[in-house]
Amino acid sequence: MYTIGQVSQMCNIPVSTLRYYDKEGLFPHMERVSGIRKFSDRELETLHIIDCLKKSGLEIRDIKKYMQWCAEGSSSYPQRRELFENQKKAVEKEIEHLQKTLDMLRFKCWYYDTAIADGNEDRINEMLPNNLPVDIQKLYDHAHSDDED
Amino acid sequence: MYTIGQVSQMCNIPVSTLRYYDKEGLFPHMERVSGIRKFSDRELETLHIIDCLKKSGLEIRDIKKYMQWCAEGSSSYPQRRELFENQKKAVEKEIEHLQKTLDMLRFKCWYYDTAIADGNEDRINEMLPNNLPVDIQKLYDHAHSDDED
DNA sequence: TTAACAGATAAACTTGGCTTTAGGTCAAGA
DNA sequence: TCTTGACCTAAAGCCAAGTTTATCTGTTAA
Repeated sequence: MYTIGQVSQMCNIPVSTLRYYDKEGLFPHMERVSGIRKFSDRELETLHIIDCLKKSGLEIRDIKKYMQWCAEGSSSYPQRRELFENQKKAVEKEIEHLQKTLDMLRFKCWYYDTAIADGNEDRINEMLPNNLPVDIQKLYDHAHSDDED
Repeated sequence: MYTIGQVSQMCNIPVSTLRYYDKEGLFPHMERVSGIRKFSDRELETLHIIDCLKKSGLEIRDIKKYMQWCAEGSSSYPQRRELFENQKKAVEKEIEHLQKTLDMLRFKCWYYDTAIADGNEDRINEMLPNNLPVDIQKLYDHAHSDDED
């Protein structure tokens, strides 16, 4: 069992944030001893899941809904399974978007390397948009491709 | 040349957002004809870069700073190059984090598949935290590993 | 000529996720 | 005893990134 201050240090999360999560109902099983919160390993694992679901794009209120499903027992397995499936798809899609973003950034690094070497952007502008070096063209084209959702 | 409404449709961005970006100084070269904004291909490419920098985690004010650097000419090539280099690193790191998030989500999908098949979580809890099926253990361990920054 | 649009502005509002503030309880050490 | 520090609550505040609202202008179509 840990106090809120210990959890804050261990997990590197402000005390105010932990209290906020608690107020929002993200630790439905947390015990209290004369008013003082007692975090157990269960709550530490919950913090892991909160972090995961947050990064996957879920809002606090939806994380709360998940916690409530957990409290409902085995009847909510299907909903919970579906939630994770959906968030998995969302994160896969976001990683794809970020790969495209990355290719734009890589292109821009090449762009400025070249501009610095040349002292201007004239040569690059002559190559744009279709006569870039093969590898760079790939980055550029990927970065400028549309997503068909 | 395009009106704000045309750009909004083409790029699927609300008119209000385009005006907001303009107000924040993200289109320093945009022309106006008797008060009406005229978006050119330059502004469309700028929208691409705004999108890229936003996704990489940059705030509007920093994107504005970049636009100002562009207006300063070749003397700011090094700063611009450094900006893209930094954002590239930031996105690479974020993709790594998301890969870990993804492994947690995959683990949870397996978890609930198993719980649904068993009707309860007893068997899973016996396997936790170190006796999961090999492939699943990998997901679990990766998802629960600490980042040493 | 009048109504409907598309464009414009300034300023207020919204949202989510915290953080800060103000005020209070309780236990331990000087 | 008194003060320090960790805990508590409720409520207000903050911030970024838009969005909405109220009001105005100019063009076209019936």
